[in-house]
Amino acid sequence: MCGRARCTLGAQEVLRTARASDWIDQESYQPSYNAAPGACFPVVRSGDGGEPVVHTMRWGLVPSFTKPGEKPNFFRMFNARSETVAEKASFRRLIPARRCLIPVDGFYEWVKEKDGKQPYYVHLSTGEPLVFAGLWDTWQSAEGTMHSFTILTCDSCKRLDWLHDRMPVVLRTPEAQQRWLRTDDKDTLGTLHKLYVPYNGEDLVWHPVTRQMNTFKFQGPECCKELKIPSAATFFAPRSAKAAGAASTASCEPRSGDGKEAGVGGMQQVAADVEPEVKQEPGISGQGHAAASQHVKQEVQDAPAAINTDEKPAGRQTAAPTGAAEEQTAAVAVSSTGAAAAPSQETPQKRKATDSSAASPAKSSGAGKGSAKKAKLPGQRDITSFFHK
DNA sequence: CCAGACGTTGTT
DNA sequence: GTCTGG
DNA sequence: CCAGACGTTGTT
DNA sequence: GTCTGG
Repeated sequence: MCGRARCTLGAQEVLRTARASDWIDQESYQPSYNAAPGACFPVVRSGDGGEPVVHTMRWGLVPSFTKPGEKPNFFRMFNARSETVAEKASFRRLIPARRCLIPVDGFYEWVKEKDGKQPYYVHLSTGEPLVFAGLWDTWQSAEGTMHSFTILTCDSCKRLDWLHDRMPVVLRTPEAQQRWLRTDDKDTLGTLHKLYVPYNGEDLVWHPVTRQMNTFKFQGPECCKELKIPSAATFFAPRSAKAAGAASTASCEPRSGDGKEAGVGGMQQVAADVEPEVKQEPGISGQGHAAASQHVKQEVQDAPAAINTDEKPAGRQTAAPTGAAEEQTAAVAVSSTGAAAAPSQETPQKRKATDSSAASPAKSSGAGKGSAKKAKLPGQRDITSFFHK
């Protein structure tokens, strides 16, 4: 599933990904390496004219029928099972006109180990944002209108299924993204379910990260930096080999300084060669091994061409019985951070949870932060400060 | 009719 | 809002 | 999602 | 285990 994510995307990158020119309530967006339900994300929805618009919303659907004085629970509906989304009363009503996209850098999953939970960071090796399918709603609280969203989930893809049995619905191509977003064409309503397929592209990669990020108060680039876990292979390898293998963590640079402007392009670092001949343990770090790649390629051949799967030429148009077994595959079969270049490694700055209270003029003003901490009802807190500020 | 719920995940 | 349960 | 708490009594 | 808080 998906209960924690990194979104440090800069404004340029968000708007470019969204193919939008406007961003409503941009001030409320604070880039975060460790964002949980309740936090603000850039969301792409359809504007009045059908054009894509970016709109800052909170993660964790707070339905419109929530009473004005009620305390919002961002953790109750932060995910929506794609298999049942069309049946559930809370989600069904949103499908016709409240579909949205959520671009993020990546997300986190935890694996239970003997000594605790080990977090992994999952992202695209291409540096592109991962785009999730979601639904949004508005809630009229006592203090004002709040926008929130939920992320659709589906079965995990083969590459990730050792990690978890659920994953967010990733819309990999612009075509799939547009298909999900456009609300003018009623004909697509009946085919939306075709987008609910596990994304299994080779460019979906992962690596273990520090357990310090388990608590979302821990912020900063350290959250998604690759954690080196000594494996038998590296432990016994000669020094030289270790040094070579140590290069890989690139994707944890800030996308931009303040979320206003995209800094260093995030589209580079595409590995030149695709040679996953080195068998990797799934748990260590991410590109999957040779066998897995073979498997993926095989599926590309077998999978019917779906809108959310990049049109792979020779795809046999078999009559996919249920369609349930289909999996998306990558457009760009580039991958491997393995031996690829690793852009400078930012100095891991030691920080405590300070940046969550940073600037963000937003509309937060009302009661001082510490004031109504225990209040059962929202009292007179500002709409933008339920927490996280 | 009214009242009450409306969700996901993970669990050996 | 909309569905289920009584 | 993870982290952290989880209680009672009596008190004008 | 289960609930609350972030």
